[in-house]
Order: sequence, then C-alpha cells, then structure tokens
Amino acid sequence: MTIRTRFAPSPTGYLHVGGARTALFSWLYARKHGGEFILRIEDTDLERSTAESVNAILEGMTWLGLEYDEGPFFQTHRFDRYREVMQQLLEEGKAYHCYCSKERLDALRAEQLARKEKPRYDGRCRHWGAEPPPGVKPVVRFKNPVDGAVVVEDMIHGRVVFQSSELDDLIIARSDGSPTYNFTVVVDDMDMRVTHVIRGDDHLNNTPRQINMLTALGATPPVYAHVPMILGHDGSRLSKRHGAVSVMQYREDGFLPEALLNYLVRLGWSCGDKEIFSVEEMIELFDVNDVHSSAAAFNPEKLLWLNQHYIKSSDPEHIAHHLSWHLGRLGIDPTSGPDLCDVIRVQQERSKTLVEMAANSVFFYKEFGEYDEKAAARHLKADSLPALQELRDALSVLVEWSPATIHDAVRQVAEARALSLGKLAQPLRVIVTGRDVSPPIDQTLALLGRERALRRLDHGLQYLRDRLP
RNA sequence: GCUCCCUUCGUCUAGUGGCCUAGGACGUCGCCCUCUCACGGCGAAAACAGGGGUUCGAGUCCCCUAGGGAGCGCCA
Repeated sequence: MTIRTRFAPSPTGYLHVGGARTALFSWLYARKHGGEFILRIEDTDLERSTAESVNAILEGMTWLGLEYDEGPFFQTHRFDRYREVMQQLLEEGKAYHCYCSKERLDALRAEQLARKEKPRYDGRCRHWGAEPPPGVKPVVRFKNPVDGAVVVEDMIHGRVVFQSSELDDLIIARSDGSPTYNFTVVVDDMDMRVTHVIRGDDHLNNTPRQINMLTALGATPPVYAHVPMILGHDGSRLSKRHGAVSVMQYREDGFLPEALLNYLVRLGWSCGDKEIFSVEEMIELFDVNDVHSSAAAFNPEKLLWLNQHYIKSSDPEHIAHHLSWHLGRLGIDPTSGPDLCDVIRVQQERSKTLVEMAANSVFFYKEFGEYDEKAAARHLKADSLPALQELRDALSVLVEWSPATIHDAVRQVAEARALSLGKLAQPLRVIVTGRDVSPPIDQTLALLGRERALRRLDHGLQYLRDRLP
C-alpha cells in the first residue's frame, strides 16, 4: 500500500511556522516511504477564505521546497460529492435532520454548563417521531454510536481512548446545506485515500468523531499522528506578538529555507546529538513515531544560529541565488561591482542573515555618501594622514592587486611608522567602506578593485586634509 | 465545568530500571586568537514540577497533586 499523507490548511492567512512544521512532517513521512503528499485547501468557510491566502500558502510551500504530488484540491469544488455522501448517510439512517433552533441549542448549552456538565446535543431530533415543524430548514447531524469507546492509536501520543458517551451528534451540514469541517475532512481523507493523517494536536479531540464517521461510511480510518503545537517563548500558543510567525516573513528577514526546515524538524524531534540535517538526511532519519508528544517553544536564537550555520557552510553560488533577491530590494545590481560569489565568500562567516549580508555588502556596489559619524570621529584623525598618504602611494604602484600584496603593503607602512596594524587599518576601513566594520581590510580592498579603492582613498585623504588644524 | 493531551538546564533535547557525579545544542558568562566585525578554540554556571508508592535500586514504572495546553460552534 502506498503511503499517502496530506497537508490541509484553511486559507485564512499566511502559512505560519506551525503549519509549516506539520506540512514538513507529512512531507517527510511521504518521502521517506516513497509515498505521496497531497495538498488540500480547506476553504469551506467562505467568509474567511481568500485567494491571497491560498497564494501565500502556495508561495510558502514553494519557498520551503515542500512540493506536493497531488493538488491543490479545493473543498469548495467538492460540494456535490459532500452532498452525495450526506445523502447516503441519511438514507442509511446514519444521519438525521435536526430542527432544533439555535435558541434551544444555546439554552441547552447554558443549562448544561450551569450543571457543570460538558455541553452536548441531547439528541432530541434523533428520536423525533412526529412531523417536522413547518418552515424550519434543518441541519443534518451524524448519529454517533451511543455505547462503547473509540480507540485512537496515535503515532505520537500512543493509545488514546474516548468514551462514546463523551461524543454527541455533531452537525455535518448547515441549514443551508453546506457541509461542515469534520464532515468534509472525513469525506476527503476517504476519497483521497489518505493513509496517514499528520496534523496539529488541537485536532485530537475531533478524531474519535471522524473515526466514527469513517467507519459508518465503510472506510478504514487512516493512521493518525497528532503533532503538538508550537509555543512562544512565554509558553503560550505562538502568535504574532512573539515575533515573526509567517514563513514568508522569514524569507524577508534573511533566512535560508534550509535553516527554517532544519529548525522546524528539530522542534519536538531529535536524532541523538545531531543538530544539522540536510533535507536528504531528514528524509532518511526522520520518523513521526519519534516526535515528542509535548509542545515545544519556538526559539528565534537557535533558528538564527542555524541560519548562520547554513550561510557559513553553503556554496556561494547557492547563497548568491538568495542574496540577489535581497540586494535587489536594496536597489543594488550585483553585476555593478565585484563578483557576487567572491563577496559572499568574505561575508559568509560574518553574517547571521542575508539581510545583514546584503546591507554589509552594499559598499562594494554603490558609493556611500557620508562616513558613519561615530566611525569617522573615532578613526579619521588628521595625524593618520601621513601614513595613509604613504599607503596610498604604495598601493597605487602594486604590481599585483591581491589580498596578499595589499596585506604586505599595509603591514610595511605600519611597521615603518611604528604603528599597530589597527591604527592604520581602521582609518583605511572607514575611508573605503564608510564604516568601521567590514571584512578583513586586505580582502576588502582586493575585492573593491584598485581603481575604486584608490578613488575612495583619495577622497578620504582630502577629507583628512580638510580637517588639518 | 467536563473530556482529552502535556511536564528533564532559560530554550530545543539525550535518557526505554543500575552505563546518570543527568549528556549534547542554542543562548548567557569568562579566557584565548585578532586590523574592525565575525569565525574558531578552551572553559564555566544552568534541569529530572511536588508528593506518595513499586523495587535491592527510579529521571526512567504506577498513583495523586499542582501547573500548562486543547476541545466541548450551523469556525476550521
């Protein structure tokens, strides 16, 4: 039997990290077992579903590389099918029309709560023998078994038992005839031959009802795996106030998709002391059965560390692909200066995010206006003028323009004037980059190119002369 | 309120009755390296929620308590 998993978001917002994690787990499980991964859009809530959200979810999945084998299927395209199955249940006496008014239901709920009972439908219409009240459009309720218990053999939580007496007859069609969530899920999982349902554990309580409906329809229930939700740093459910929760926001903030995936896979799951997982390794080593049953808190620092790791250790070509997008946002054309991969090589061990790398690389491609105020105040003093002048002359006659030759030139001037390297390198750095932080000065100059470097140096020397007492 | 789920350093976790003087990672702090920022190296502080059992022996099994979360919708 082929393993078939699915990700079934409702398009009421962007793809958030919690959804991305369950999608990842489903995807990995399918890939590991040579199965199929299905994307299904649960858009039956016409009020809240939007096309933009659908696009945002698709975009997020694509960026993460979670490609699906089937879909996206839209539940709104399947209403005829739901009606058909509904009719079947009605005819087989496994569902019934309910004419109870909202008012009666509300009152019932209030009474039960007052009696410290769990609110449940009392089954009045299940046993209704008389004629239906005129003019009332009924809802359809599923007849839950009254006796026994439903056992969920969950891959993550283990055996969970629900007494049938805890379950009431849930509404599967509204009075306008539209199907409700728990019913559409059941029909879809059945029709799409889903073998493993991997979803958030906020659905664990829905599972016994779904199993009952599946059984009533003669279908074999899938295997379930309820993954715990992601918490914020304060232990409450992760939400916007904890920072970025949208997957695409992480792209904007300069994260590599592999870093997010790696972070997410290690949240609630581990494999010995291993921290770094390529996608291939995840597919090989990950198993939903090993996922923790307890909720985990989202830790932005660790994600940042992973991002830094991937920036540090990835091929420059790979980084270039993503970095270009960020440079573009800054209005930088990466072909207007040194080779982007060379720049990446000097920046990758000093960048935690691509946003940072892009911002710190702008000076390679674009002239900066003013020197950073603090940096200039600290390092651009008139007394360094003679040394810088000498260095400028030395650099201009270098036979070869390379980090090694530049390094020698800087060192020789410093030694000749009994200056520490820093005393010379720092003013030079501010002059050629505008700031007091940059890659090593020899590499920076080499990348900048002789012409650009000397031009900036001349400008800096003039700046210093203007400040002579 | 009821039902279900959960509980090892601040955080992610290792741990499946003796290998635990509780290991690793992020973060934090200290030291080293150093032209800046980083990278890197070395080191430190830091946890079994509480209480009862079971057992020669419990982080590991059982029960209770406390705390956290979810569900109980003509939302998904």
